[in-house]
Amino acid sequence: MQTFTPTRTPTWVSGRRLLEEKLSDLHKCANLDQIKQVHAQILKADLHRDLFVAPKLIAAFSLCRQMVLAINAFNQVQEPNVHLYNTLIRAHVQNSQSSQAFATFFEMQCSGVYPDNFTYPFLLKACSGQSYLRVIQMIHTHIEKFGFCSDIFVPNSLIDCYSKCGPVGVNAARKLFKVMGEKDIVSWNSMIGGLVRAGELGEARGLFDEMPKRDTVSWNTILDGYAKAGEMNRAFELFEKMPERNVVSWSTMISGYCKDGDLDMARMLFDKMPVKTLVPWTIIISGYAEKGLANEAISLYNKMEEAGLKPDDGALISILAACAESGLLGLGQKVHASIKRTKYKCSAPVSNALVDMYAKCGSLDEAYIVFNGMTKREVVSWNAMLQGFAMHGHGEKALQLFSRMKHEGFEPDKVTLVGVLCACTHAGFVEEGVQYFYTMESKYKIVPEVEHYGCMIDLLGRGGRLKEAFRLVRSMPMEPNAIIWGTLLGACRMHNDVDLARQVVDRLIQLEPSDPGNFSMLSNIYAAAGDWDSVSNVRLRMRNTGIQKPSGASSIEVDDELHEFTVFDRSHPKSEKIYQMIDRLVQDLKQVGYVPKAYQ
DNA sequence: CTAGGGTTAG
Repeated sequence: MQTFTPTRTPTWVSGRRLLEEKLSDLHKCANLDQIKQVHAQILKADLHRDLFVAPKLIAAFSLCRQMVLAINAFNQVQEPNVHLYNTLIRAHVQNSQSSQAFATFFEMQCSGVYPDNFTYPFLLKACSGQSYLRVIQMIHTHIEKFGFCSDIFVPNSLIDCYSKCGPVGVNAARKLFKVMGEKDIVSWNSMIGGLVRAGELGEARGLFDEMPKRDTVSWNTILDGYAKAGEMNRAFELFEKMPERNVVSWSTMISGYCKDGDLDMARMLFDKMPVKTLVPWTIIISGYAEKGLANEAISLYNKMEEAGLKPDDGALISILAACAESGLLGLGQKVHASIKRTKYKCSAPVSNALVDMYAKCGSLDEAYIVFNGMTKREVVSWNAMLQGFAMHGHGEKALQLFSRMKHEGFEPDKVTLVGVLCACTHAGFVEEGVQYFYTMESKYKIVPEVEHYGCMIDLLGRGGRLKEAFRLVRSMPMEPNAIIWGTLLGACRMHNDVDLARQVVDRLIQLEPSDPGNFSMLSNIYAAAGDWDSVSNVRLRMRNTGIQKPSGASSIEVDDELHEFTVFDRSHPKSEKIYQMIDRLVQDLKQVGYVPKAYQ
């Protein structure tokens, strides 16, 4: 009997090698057209079912954010092995689709394919930053059951994920870190990073001093700990002492000084740093914007573009958020203009930031234009727009938007309901608000949280239903916080209920003993009741504890410049004229029936 | 593993 022995490599093998090579090249350049071309060749050679070709195809599609095509490539293979599953899981994680990653993981288990050393780190990466504590615990149990801890990458990922899940997670990370036999520099860095996030600065510093070897990441982590705690002197000390500084070290310092309000120092470091990437530019621009220094922020934004740097989504969102916070409509519009100039379409998160910025700056028309121009709206988009209408007293429009949102098939979330209740408050729709509050659980499956109670207390309180508001506070399933009592106090003040106000303010001082506003509120209440002994008592207490009330300031932006003024402010060159104008306005208001509100 | 990142009641 004759046996057939091939004398030369069959053509499909050489063809396959060629394609594989082409695929691994494509992996680097992420060009969808080229991948599609190679894909066609693969189909022609009938290699799409191959267990070595398919993963490369999945990875290439994933890089181009073509998950539909990637999943399709996956489905071509009859019996996927663990490598193929891992590739798909990683693809989902890379495209920030964590739930899809988990679905693939469960599908893999159902098919009887066992996970390996690579599977868990990918899954953990999907958990990282998501606070999926339960899922992480489940993965952890799996790992212990299958004994994959031999690879240091696995416990390191676990420590990182755990330490991003709040106090409970940090505890789990601590425990794991303690029992780990061998630790590398990443294990230490992850643990220290977790402690810094948890605000355990002392413990973090202890570990930092204890670690056998430190790299720049270690230094940056502890630097950030001090910067976030506002201890800039200590941070600077370390910054000067550290053996090597990279962009992250400089950026951490700049960010710290910006948050500390020391923009001169931030700017000095920014000018001095040798390599400026997009992130430090973003930090310094947002820093100026947050402080209301529009001119400086705009000029830096221009300089950044001149330097050839294109803001990414993160930069745009960050700067727009800063504009929203301090009401810098001018800068916000400039950023919007530059987006329109350079981008055909912007992503949903950037549009959301634009809507929020315009809404918070009071330009509802522009907010609504951006909102209506969006092709892919998210619940957040609706929330930002709704909040904008609500905040500026357009309760009717806010509620109309709410109906439209439901009509277009969006599920309201807890933030939406805050917006709806807020809209009812500002438009004076007390009964409607009460209705929404008591039906939100049955209609939308949203259990009222402390924010919703806050809205309700504001709604009832402003409507003069103080007793009801107080009853609601006492019936709350959670502990009322300072905002709740503050809201109730505001209502007491509005309706001159001194007795209730006195009770409320006591609770408020228990919760916020160092807030000067509470003390001056208390003294105002006593003054209104004519209880002058108590007034001087409060003043004395304030002086003894060293509490000082900073005077409140208002601000307005005119021609890209922020003007700030306080009560009895005479610092403006035209203050004579300004006060004349105010007097005239008050006269006019009194004529139409306005009565100034004050305790004394 | 470290720097900037959207909606939340006064």
